[in-house]
Amino acid sequence: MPTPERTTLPEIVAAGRALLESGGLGRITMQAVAERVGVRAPSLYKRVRDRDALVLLVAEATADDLAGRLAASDRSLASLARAYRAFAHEFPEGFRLLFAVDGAADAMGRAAAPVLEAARTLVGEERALDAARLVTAWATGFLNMELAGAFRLGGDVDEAFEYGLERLEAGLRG
Amino acid sequence: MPTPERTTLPEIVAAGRALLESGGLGRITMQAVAERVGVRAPSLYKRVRDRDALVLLVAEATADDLAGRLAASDRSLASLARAYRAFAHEFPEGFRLLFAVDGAADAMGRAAAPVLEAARTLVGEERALDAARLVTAWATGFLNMELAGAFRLGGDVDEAFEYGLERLEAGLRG
DNA sequence: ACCTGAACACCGTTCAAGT
DNA sequence: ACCTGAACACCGTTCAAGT
Repeated sequence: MPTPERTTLPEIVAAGRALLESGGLGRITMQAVAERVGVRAPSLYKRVRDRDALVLLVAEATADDLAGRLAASDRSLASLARAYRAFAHEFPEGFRLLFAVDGAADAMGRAAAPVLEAARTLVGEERALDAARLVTAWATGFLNMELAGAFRLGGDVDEAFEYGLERLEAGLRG
Repeated sequence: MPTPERTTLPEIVAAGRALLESGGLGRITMQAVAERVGVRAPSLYKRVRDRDALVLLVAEATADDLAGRLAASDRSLASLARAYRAFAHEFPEGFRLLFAVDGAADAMGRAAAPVLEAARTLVGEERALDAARLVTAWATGFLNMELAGAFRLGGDVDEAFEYGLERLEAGLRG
């Protein structure tokens, strides 16, 4: 006699994302996720191989979410950078996870496609990849440091971001 | 009757760093650290409040180590960036930890002092802080992505690093 | 076909008892 | 004064038994 399904994979991943933002990766326990979707921990193993696989799914869902935000911007380098930063502020733990978990690089590569295109129109085909890496690395590092509380020597952080963006574009125009 | 000390805090931190590099943060267990220094896990609590405190000590020791490398370079922006990258390649897990653990930002701020000075000589007092943040963010993000395996669209990664450094300096000179 | 309680291994942490 | 075995809480994971 079949039992009706009491939860779904998307529900489980959404529960994982919510727990993640509520206090970091340590909050994603199989028991906490199970409770949130109304099931017992062992039942999760019907839909997910193990906790690592679940964490990777959470990272990938976060990257796909980011990809949507970037694609929905006007796709200029400045807008892409600002959308990236807004996303990191909205999901700080999700943002951290994107670089903390092995295997999320693929999904991040997909999300970064508009950056490559914006770089191409700015510096041409020849140096597009290097230029995209320059801008992406800067923004990622900036957000990493901002979220880690590394900007404590004073100064306006918003202004530092805009300054960086401006100098970067100047440097790329050469 | 006093018992002779069988280990020391520096020994414990060194064991933590070695375990960290052997396979990531998950390798730092109280039992593994204790075994490495020749003691039982409960004894570690004589020298360390708890696991989180030990992990923070590991991060701080790593940041101090990095500070020494940076200070020993010729302190030009390019040399600082290359020394930073060499350090991240030597201690990839330690590098990741620097931005993953809460409380390590202070020690990182100390390590970054030479970057601020190099930025000052390049762009002047007024914009020194913003410029230092630009370069530090770029290098940190680049290494983060490099270590996460995010550079998979081909292209020479060493060359991308040098390209970024060059464009960054060009942008800062205005 | 999915769900669950029970069980096991492992880890962080405390503490009374040893020397 | 430091060290330890024993104990407890908590977590990931497996599995036989339920429906």
